Amino acid sequence: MAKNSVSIKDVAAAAGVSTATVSNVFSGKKPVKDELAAKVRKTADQLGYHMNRAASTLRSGRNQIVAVLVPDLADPFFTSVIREIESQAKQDGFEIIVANSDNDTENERSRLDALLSWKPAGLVIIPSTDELPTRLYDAKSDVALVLADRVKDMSLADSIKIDNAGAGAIAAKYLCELGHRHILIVASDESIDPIRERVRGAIEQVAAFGGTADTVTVGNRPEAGADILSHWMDRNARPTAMIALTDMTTLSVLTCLAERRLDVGTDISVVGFDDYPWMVARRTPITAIQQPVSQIALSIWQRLKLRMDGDTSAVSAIELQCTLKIRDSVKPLRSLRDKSSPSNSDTIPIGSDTAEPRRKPVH
Amino acid sequence: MAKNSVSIKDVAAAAGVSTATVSNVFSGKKPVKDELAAKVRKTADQLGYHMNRAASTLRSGRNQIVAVLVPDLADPFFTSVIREIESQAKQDGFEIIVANSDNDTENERSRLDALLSWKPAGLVIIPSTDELPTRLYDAKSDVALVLADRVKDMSLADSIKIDNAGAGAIAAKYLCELGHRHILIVASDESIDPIRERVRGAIEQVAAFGGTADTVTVGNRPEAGADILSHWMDRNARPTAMIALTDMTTLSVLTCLAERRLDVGTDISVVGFDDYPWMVARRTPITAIQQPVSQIALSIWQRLKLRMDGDTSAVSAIELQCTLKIRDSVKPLRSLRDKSSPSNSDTIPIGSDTAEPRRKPVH
DNA sequence: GTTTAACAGTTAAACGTTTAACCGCGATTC
DNA sequence: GAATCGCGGTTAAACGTTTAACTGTTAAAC
Repeated sequence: MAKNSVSIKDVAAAAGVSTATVSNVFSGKKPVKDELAAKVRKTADQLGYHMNRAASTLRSGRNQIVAVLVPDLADPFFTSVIREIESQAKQDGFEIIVANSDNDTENERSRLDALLSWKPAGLVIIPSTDELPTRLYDAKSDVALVLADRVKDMSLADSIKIDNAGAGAIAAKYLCELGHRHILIVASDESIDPIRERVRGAIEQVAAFGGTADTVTVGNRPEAGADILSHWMDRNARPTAMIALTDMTTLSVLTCLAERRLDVGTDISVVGFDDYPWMVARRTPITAIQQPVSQIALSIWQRLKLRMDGDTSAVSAIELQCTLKIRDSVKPLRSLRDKSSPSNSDTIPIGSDTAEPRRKPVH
Repeated sequence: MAKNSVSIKDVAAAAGVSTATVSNVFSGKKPVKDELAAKVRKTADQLGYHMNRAASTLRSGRNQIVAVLVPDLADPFFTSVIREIESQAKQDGFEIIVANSDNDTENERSRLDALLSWKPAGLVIIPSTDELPTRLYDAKSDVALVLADRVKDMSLADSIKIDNAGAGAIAAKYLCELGHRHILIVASDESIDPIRERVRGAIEQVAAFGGTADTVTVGNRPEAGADILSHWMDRNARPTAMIALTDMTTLSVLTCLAERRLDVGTDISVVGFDDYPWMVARRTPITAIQQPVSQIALSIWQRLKLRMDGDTSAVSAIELQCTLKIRDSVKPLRSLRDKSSPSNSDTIPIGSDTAEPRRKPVH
């Protein structure tokens, strides 16, 4: 609007040099004598010069911007990843633009189009489903692309994900070792491959211990999920433990249990997902499967940066391991071998399932 | 990188029209005959044309982008605002770029510079302190600006904030009416004006009831805040109720109480801040002061849009009211007038402070 | 002492849009 | 029937950078 914008020309004129020199001073593409550079910088400061990114982008064909597309900006997992990426990006002089696909493929497609029109140097996508928009395949050549978290097809681009089956397994194993044999697995959306993997990892582990595992799918909205879960519990025998496979489902589980006045850690054991302050802001802090969030973000950025710098090696698929943060929401149903105290075991019959470890298939 | 980018020229040539016509078809600035427009659109589709935002921005001087600068991307309040803004922006064809000032003035300044170099059409800032970067005053003429949440000086630009004193008061009043007279106010950072206002609102209300209110400042990090609070409680008489004045301090309060094995709702009453799923995912759901988040975001966007559309009327300052969402974390210390049941009152002496309502100044 | 090479700086041509200024032409107005 | 207007389109000049190609000048190499 205002014509007050001072351009590289004004600076050049005021400093008595050419525009190319001013450009070089700021971009560092070509060396400029210190003395002169200082002078340019000084006059630029005096005039209040700020470079016009649009012009720079137009001419150079590259944009110091990376676009981030996530399925849900209300989900703290995604925002925590965004936060870390933003922090990395800042350090390398990039800005990030974010968009929300709202867990919807159609939306994802249109948001992607919008994002792509900015010709970002990089693109990180946390897909909302197993299928990626076809537009991505066209754009692939133009833009550095990294897929994260919800990745099924790992051949298209670099991908960063966690060992989903392992994440499910680690929780199930922990529970089984503490004597749990009747476990409910609470998934968000089984149409998403990583979730299916988590479920599979957990189920296989429970099966190996001869236990039984049920699965219930509750979606991504905590309140709605709590209702679905409650409905399930109305018509099924109460498991001794539950594993929530996402941050949102953890909330569903906890809400449902609270509504039913079931005490976490005594009436029923719970393993949650991810790591948030509210998990310890309660009488019984939640034992949870923790994703290495900052490492995920860091890996994303490093890969992206490599690609933006022109690396053309074969696509890589990084798989990160989760860890189990043990707190108090899981009760041992029998004492562990290496524990001497009998521990506070409960109404649940012990021994029968350890005496004769059956390997019957589960689900 | 790849030269495959098809420009408006290619489309114009293929469709047998001028570039201006193609531009008009897409921008709608000037009318184009339906028939011709359809043809242009079709060839554009066939060629896979996508407009180059940089060129468009450079020429027109305006950018379909709005920048959002918040103090902390880890704070769910800010991300929830961002989420709503993104959703609004999308509808109007804008993209948003986000940056994090990390609650630091210096950072805020540099992030602002970076953001401004994109020449965004709009800028929404949630300041990290009472002082705004001077650069903002220069830029003001160029860009539509809306300040939100943490706003002290309301003369610079349109601002959207909540009635902070009112927010503090509503909680204090509720507590006092239920018989609480010894209340601890847990603030995040008293160097921020809105927080001071919330404290003031609460204190004045407690004073009006003749109670005593203490204030403790715990910062924005839940774990650290819990320690500070715990330290305070080590050397002070236990209040009957606490009011947390931000989402993060709510977490601090709850964490501290959990560590001290104090039961929320029975041992001590708590009024939290904001509204998140985890607040109900617990045995005793948290009574909380709720900000009208989507209305805040909506107001921000409406104001911003107005300004982006060239409105030059005097700056406005919108103040939104909070409401108290009553759940179970507050215990009545004596029965209310309109309540017949005596309710489960406790060790705290009742009557004395109602018999002789003292108005001594607090803190 | 001439040839090369390296350095520091300049010139001017892009980059892909938007838009002010034009242009023809048929319809309206008087 | 001449003057005017509106419509639908074109032309070409910007917008503020980057960068390839060029020009001097100085130092190194033989």
